[in-house]
Amino acid sequence: MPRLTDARKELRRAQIAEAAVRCFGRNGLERTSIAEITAESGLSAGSIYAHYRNKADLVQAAARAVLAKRAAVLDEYAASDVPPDPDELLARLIAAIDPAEARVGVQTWGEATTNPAIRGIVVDMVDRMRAMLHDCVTAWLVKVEHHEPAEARERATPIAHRVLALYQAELLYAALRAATGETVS
Amino acid sequence: MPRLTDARKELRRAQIAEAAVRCFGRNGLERTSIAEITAESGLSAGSIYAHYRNKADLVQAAARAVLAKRAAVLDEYAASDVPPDPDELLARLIAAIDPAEARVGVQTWGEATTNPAIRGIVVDMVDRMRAMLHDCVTAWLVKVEHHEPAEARERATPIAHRVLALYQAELLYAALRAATGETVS
DNA sequence: AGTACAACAGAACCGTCGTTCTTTTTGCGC
DNA sequence: GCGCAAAAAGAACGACGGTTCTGTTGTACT
Repeated sequence: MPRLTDARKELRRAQIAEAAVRCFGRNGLERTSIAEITAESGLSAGSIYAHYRNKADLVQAAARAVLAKRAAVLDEYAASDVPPDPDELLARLIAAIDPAEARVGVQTWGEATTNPAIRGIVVDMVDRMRAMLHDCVTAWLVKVEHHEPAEARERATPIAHRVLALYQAELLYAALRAATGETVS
Repeated sequence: MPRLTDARKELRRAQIAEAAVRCFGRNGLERTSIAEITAESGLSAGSIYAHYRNKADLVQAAARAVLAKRAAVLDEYAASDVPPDPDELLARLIAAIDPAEARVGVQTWGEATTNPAIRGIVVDMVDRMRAMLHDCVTAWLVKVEHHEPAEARERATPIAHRVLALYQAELLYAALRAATGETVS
């Protein structure tokens, strides 16, 4: 077959990345072998290497996918015209946590400490999330608490910082709670 | 030599574990080979296996060492007779963060998501830290804010939870900031 | 419909790394 | 001191896993 149409190609990439995420969630970033990913995706090693240069490339794609998905959840609330107050915002974010993806998310944190490429991705996503939370909180301060926009932006900073921190901690707990066996302690 | 005296043996174990922590901080839990640890510790592979059953065993020892060290910092404040208020407590904990150990700490979180043994160690340490923070906050509520002990204990729970979460998030940031190259961004 | 060329399968390769085995050294009890 | 048995060194082993290579297949253009 000549090169797949772009849509199909992207579909395959996604198929592989999703299989990889499932494997990573089960066995960790480094412990999952290409063999496992081939089994999970139903494809072969050769095929995977037609879509990703190497395993590191695939890990990056998986990390991006997981982190982006979490950022997307936040994006909804950022655009909402009835902004929730910080406590409510945090509660909703926590409620939206998916245990399997939380595991991979925490794994990316660990990987980021030594892998510059992953570190860049993680730092980027954290910054984006902080910015979005800042927008959320600012909107709430302006629309519900009737602050001046300028003052609201300033006041929003530490609040957003804390919401993010609490959310990340909860993500860690979710990842620890739902360790490999899925046992809900 | 017949078995080393217990003190010497424990010293060797510590020497190896400390070298391992340095390596882990540089290259990650799984990416550090036994060869690197031998180079860092000045010992040989055979010697390491005389003190640790296998690499997993050594990783556990390193994880325990790092997490225990952080718990120890907290222990000081728990016993203090002039308990700091929660904000001050948090600030001091953050100030006591060592970048290199933060990296290994975050790595253990990632590892805990798939490695039951490490998970047990991490969950244990988190629980211990939460309990100690609870004691700290309770002491502050009783001694400084003059609450009734019973009520103080109850009120301390959510506060301790938040202090812990904020501390853990800050640990993550420290680990990300001081990535491998030690570049202070 | 036919062709051409990339996607795909899967076996084979090669390097790496954890572990073990052998030999040498050395600290401790008698 | 002497000897013994454990610890240390370091080479060798074996397995595993990422990557590549060789066909084969099938899809997208003409």
